[in-house]
Amino acid sequence: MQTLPSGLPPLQTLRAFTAVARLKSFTMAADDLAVTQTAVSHQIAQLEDWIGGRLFVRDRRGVELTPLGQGLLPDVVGALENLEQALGRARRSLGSPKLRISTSPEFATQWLTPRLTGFCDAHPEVDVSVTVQYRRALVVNDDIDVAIWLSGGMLERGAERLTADEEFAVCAPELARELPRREGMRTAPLLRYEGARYTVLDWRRWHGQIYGDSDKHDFDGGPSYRTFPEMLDACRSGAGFALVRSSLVTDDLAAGRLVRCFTESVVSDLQYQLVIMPSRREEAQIRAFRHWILEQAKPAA
Amino acid sequence: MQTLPSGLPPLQTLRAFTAVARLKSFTMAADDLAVTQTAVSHQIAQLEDWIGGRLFVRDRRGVELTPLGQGLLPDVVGALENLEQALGRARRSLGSPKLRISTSPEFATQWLTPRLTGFCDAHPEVDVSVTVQYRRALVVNDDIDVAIWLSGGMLERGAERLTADEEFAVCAPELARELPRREGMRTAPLLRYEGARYTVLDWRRWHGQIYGDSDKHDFDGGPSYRTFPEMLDACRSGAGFALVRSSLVTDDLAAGRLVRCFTESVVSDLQYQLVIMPSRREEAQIRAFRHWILEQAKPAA
DNA sequence: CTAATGCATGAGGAAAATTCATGCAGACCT
DNA sequence: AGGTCTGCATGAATTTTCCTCATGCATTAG
Repeated sequence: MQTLPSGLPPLQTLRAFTAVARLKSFTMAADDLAVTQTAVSHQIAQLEDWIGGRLFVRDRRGVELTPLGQGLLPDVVGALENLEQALGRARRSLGSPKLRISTSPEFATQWLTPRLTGFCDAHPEVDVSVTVQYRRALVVNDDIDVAIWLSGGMLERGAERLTADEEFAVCAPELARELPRREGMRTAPLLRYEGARYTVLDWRRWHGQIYGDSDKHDFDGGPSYRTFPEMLDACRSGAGFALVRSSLVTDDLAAGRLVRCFTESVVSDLQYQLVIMPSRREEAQIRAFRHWILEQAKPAA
Repeated sequence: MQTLPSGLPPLQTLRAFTAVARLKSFTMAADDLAVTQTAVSHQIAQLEDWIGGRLFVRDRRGVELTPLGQGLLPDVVGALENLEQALGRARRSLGSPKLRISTSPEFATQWLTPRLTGFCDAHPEVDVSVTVQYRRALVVNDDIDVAIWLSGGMLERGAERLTADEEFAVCAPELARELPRREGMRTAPLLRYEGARYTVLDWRRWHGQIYGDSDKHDFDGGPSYRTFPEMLDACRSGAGFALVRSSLVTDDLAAGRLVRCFTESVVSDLQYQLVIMPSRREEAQIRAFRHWILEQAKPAA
């Protein structure tokens, strides 16, 4: 008969086998492999069942290889080492993969940076760098692999939408308690930042879109900050109201550092988009990043 | 940085790699490995991600190895072949495992044989044979690996109980409908079989244990059969009542071929026990059989 | 005799692999 | 050209596998 259930047993059982043979102990091998003793016991039992005979003699103070195990060990160790060398060589031949990201200050600070550690943990071999630019580089140049920028429609060929933003006003929680009504808007300053023209977070326009009465009010004169993060920092301290897009304050809202002042909001016609250099699209670290960031963006979509 | 997420990628991805390289097609490789094309696609993608570069160029009419893949293939094929040879040698050195079971005719017919196909399917490499004996061999001899016999207490060192039998009376369903009352017992014959003395399925004793009035009735004179299976066959045909132990009729009761005539039953002081030759206890096929049969016996326990 | 060490066992849950359903692109065929 | 077919990719859902937790048993040391 001698039917083979399969050509090879699970790889993990072989690694357990070599570890136990080397350390002469299930418990120490388990420690070496960073699993529990239970797992090693199961794996050795599984390999022994697969082969059809005992590989170790279990007795007091550790374990010893049977003749069967002694015959098997050198070949298994050798084959696994060959595999590791060959695969390691193939991997190293590609060099350390790099991932260079370009984005705006507000997106980097409010969205990307807090989440990026997750990607770095999952892909420690990738050398990640983030470049912050105040104005979008019209062409994704050779120093950049992927770019994330706010734009309307699909400007770049192959760009992918990351967010589905609304625009609304936020303030510090204390300010919301003191000035709960719409009229409060005129008793506390309206914060603004210099990028506002480009990113179209403009109080007058926003108010007009909702109430149609933008002419009646004065929207000028509040403090102005150089960047969105600076403005938001002031806002958190209670300096006034800030007009934001939703994807930039999800963390602040969740943590209670900021609250929405009014229920009114405008669906933004600008969205953050992921732009990948077409020639780099197939590289593994870039495919991984794309997969990761689309996943991250999902709940906000 | 170049931190390695793990020493080796999953073994299946390597087998997929060699299969695709050999057959120059994901679909054919999938067929070769007896999985779906989807699985191969995922596995190759996983290996490519692990390595960090493409191994195949996908285009019209099949796939081709990249230089990276070409460099990797010989080493991987070689290492896997070495592993397979070493493990195959170890396995063959043990010879084709045999499992010789000795038991009684009634247990073989009524319990073991119908279930044994399950074990044979799960362990096609094991050469199973069942030896039926009318009297128990007092010593499990060299031609036998395991024995299953009815006995009281733990007669053999290391014997394990398989059943928790009760003794009760059964008959064909028609007979039960016609003679539903206890008095019916005297209008239809009480079947017996020659082994009854040894296995203690004796009408007089059974009746006495329940009612204490065994002297008042006549329990002799029914038809006698040479073996339990023969008697049970007659019983199924409506020939009369049979006194049985529960584990031997579970299938017949479940299928409705037999029914219990009375609710009265006696807990048997004899149980089927599994006896394993101590010197063979560690052999894989015997451990597998022990595990299997204890599992099978559980619901009846 | 009791405690401590080391492996085994089985159930339960977490993680991984596979499949299902579907999409997309190029090649071949009228 | 347009349709159809072949071949690989993708994402969700499922199945399977693997690991861990809790516990048991045997041996040895104190």
